[in-house]
Amino acid sequence: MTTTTQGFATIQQRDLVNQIADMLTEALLKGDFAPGVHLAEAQLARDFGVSRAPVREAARLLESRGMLVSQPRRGFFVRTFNADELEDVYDLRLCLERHAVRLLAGKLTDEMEAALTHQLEKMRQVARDGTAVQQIEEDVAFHRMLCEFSGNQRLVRVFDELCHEMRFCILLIGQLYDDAMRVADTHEPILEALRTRSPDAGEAALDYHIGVAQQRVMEMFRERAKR
Amino acid sequence: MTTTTQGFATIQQRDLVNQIADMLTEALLKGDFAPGVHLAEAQLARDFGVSRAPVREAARLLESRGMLVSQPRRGFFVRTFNADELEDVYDLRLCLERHAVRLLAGKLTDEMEAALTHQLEKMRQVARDGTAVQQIEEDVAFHRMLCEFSGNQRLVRVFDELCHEMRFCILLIGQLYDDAMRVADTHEPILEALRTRSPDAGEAALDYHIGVAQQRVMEMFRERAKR
DNA sequence: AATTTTCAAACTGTCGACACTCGACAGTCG
DNA sequence: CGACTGTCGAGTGTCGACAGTTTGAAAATT
Repeated sequence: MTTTTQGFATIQQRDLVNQIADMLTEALLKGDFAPGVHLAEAQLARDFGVSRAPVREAARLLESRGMLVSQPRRGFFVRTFNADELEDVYDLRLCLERHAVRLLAGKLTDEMEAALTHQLEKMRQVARDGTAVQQIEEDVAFHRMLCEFSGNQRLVRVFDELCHEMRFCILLIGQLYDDAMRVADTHEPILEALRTRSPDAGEAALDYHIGVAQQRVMEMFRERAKR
Repeated sequence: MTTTTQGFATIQQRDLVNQIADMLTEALLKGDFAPGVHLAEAQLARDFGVSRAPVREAARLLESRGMLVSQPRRGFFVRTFNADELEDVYDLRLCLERHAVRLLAGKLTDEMEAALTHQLEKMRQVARDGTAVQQIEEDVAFHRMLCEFSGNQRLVRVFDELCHEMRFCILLIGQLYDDAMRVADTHEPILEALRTRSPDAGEAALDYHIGVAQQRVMEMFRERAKR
């Protein structure tokens, strides 16, 4: 890691593709583009002041993340979500995290427990004084830890993909956390079950926690869809 | 390799990228490229008789499918697998299919049952007179049906990704099915559990079935890794 | 007025070219 | 003899251009 090589560098010539992908992602999450709208390569290229090639690649990247879809000869469009798709995402997420918790219950180390406890504390902190975006990020970070500590890296990758989609939906809905502190608290039972190394209790706690979140999101989504 | 440079480009107005991606996939699965080897864009472009742009995009596509990896300024390399990664893939697959079977047990229709029964028959048929590739494909098709009938499309997408990786590994190992008929038969208990609409029995049958498959693949993989 | 046809602008898919970077090799200097 | 430096070839990142397609609206027809 920290070899004696100079500490500078490494930040300079970062790919245009990644920069563009990041900007596009941000713009999408901020809601600058309505779902279903057509993204013209040439237009974006002009906006970013680059040629179409890197824009194209960035768009492909976002497509693989499920934030854009492409149609042959027609180009890229902002991904639209319907209630069923959103439900699938949450269902799959539950499937993954259940598995993660089950694995984790059998191998939880003190370091892991400390990290999770610390993360929960962080959630409570931003629940007091933090933005909605921060609250969502810290929440996601907790769940991501569960996946990461499970030891299955492939599972983490899928979880990350799902998170992209969930963020996309959630920020598309508007705010979500009316009582962030209570939301933070509902993570406690999961951690508690892990502390006792009980897979079943962990799974049950998770079922309840994610079930509530899903119900809440779905409700707001359906309500919003009416307009 | 299959340089169809002059083979003439039928209706290539359609989508060069997908054609190239398919050819590359086939070449990878056939083992034309050793794991870890560098794929030069210009070289591939010459081989395919096209420019670098579509090759690049196809490579990005395969990267998102986990068959290639890229390093900035260095290009694309054939994905390498180690035993841990392969284990993660199988573990995740089990997680997904368990969930699928659980869901499916509660909603199995006659049509679905018929389709699964038919697929199982097909597996037995290619077990008698079919190539190893066919046997693998029909096997995968059965499991894919389980996912598809679960109703969660997002789950199917992840399953497909995993299949790509598993195929990649399996064909990299060499043959697998020494007794294809017996392998086909081990799907029967899963179907039987579904017929009785029992989630627990289905899960148990699946656990056993995939557990055996994983053990077998891992064993061969480790053995091969020694060389 | 409604519907079909025509047509031009906009856009995508693909291509060839150029600049810059990386790694290897050889030559230079201590 | 070994370490450093300059050079060269290979390869990626990016660009501008061209051809064929799609789109949307004006023009023509019923």
